Amino acid sequence: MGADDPRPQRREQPSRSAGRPRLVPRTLVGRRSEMEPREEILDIAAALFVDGGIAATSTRDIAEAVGVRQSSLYYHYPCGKDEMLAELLQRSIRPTLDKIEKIEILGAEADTGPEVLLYLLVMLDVRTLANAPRNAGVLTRLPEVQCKEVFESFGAAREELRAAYSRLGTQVAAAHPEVTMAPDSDLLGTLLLHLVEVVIGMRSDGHLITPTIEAIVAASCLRICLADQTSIDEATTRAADLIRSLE
Amino acid sequence: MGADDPRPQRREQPSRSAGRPRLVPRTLVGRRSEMEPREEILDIAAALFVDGGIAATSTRDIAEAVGVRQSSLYYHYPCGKDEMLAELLQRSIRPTLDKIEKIEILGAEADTGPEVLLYLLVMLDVRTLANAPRNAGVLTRLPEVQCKEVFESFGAAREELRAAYSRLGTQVAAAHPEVTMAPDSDLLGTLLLHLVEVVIGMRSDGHLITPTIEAIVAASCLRICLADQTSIDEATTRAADLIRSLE
DNA sequence: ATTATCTATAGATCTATAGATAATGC
DNA sequence: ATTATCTATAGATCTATAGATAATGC
Repeated sequence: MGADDPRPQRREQPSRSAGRPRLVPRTLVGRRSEMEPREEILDIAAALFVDGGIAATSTRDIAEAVGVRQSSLYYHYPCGKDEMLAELLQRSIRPTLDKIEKIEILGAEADTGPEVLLYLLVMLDVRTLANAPRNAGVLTRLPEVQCKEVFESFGAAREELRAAYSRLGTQVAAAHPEVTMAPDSDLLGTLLLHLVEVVIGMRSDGHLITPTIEAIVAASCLRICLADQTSIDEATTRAADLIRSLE
Repeated sequence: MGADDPRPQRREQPSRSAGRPRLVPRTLVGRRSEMEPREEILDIAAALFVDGGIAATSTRDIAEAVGVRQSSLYYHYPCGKDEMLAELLQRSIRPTLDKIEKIEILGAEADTGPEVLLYLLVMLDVRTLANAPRNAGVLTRLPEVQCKEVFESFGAAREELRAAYSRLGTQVAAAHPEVTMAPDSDLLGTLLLHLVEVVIGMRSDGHLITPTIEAIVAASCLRICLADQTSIDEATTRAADLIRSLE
């Protein structure tokens, strides 16, 4: 395909003099960011995915925001957007998953009731979502993530979290005689999971996730498991004490 | 650009004999669906948007699923995907919005407390989301919708709904002295809105929205507004009576 | 003349690869 | 030799429009 290629001009023809003066490798020029390049790309990708959508964000969009050429992204992420997304999804759920273990150890050794354990899990999960850079939790709810097989390992992680909610929620509900929660198809676990994820939407709407919201969400979770006010109050204070040992 | 165009072959070259035998206009051939074409396109677009994402669904994907040529969509939707999406968003919120009026009229004329009114609003909203074809409520939470200016009118509608939740929720909370809910930046309205939207996620996870879930969500909303158990029980039964007059 | 489809295609992307370049380290 | 960028581009889409076709209605 010669110089007289009839196809339309591409965007990229800076031709050494126009627009973009940088020829020198980026390592020598003053870096725009303190982050490692791979980290900076991920952060900017998160921001663009979260507020424009994944498929709607092109690799060129990301590259431009980073201040680098589109093709250069493939040096750090050979599999492109999918690889970035997979990493973002892992990070959005890993911290919570790690804490499940600790919580259940706590439940086995101490005289800690299931209400406290559930309250702790909710609190930690809320905090993970509240602190996720760029509100990356949004990504977990996008249709692209649900369907692609690339993200199976994320699906498994999420399932693990759901199972933990189910286990603890069922224990809380069992302690109360007026159980009417249908155990079919694990409704309770799913419900708790989604209730906690309310904070993702709240952040999208511009709200900071305050201790107040944390407490409201945690208490609501216990109430859904039919805990009475006394045990909720107790769990609230006990959890406040225990939380430091888990973070 | 002549016949020897060096560009790669396009997918569409059925050339009258291969693959797709239909030359006769669709109106004459046996229709695959009972729906009007515009309606059928919308329904299929909803399905594809919801489980693949908006930008990830091409007009060709939609056309293929409908059984029609890609360009034919533009006859029914001159503005393409954006127009379909705008219509889907309207439909996902309009029914609830219409019922807000009725509920507030009910509140003005009868001796109906705010607990009942809020319970009714939540119930109706949950049902609207539960019955939305293809779980189209998913679309309202996609980043593409939040950022595009095309969907301003949807944003306004959603804001109206949020305001209604805020109004009713504040009234419920006011009736109880232990109010600690910060009224800053309308936290309560947003929280209630997102709590109701839990049903969107539940449907995505394959759950039917049963009367049980309806009741759990509605009661949780009242509890977040600090309603006590007595008033919740009362609201539950009163709402069950009143709901028929509003649907 | 109107309605609803189709064929064909222009023009604008988007992704991913090949290969050049230049700094650094051995 | 390795690292990290760049230029250039092939090839695959995607969207939206122009214009043909055919049935129907006036």
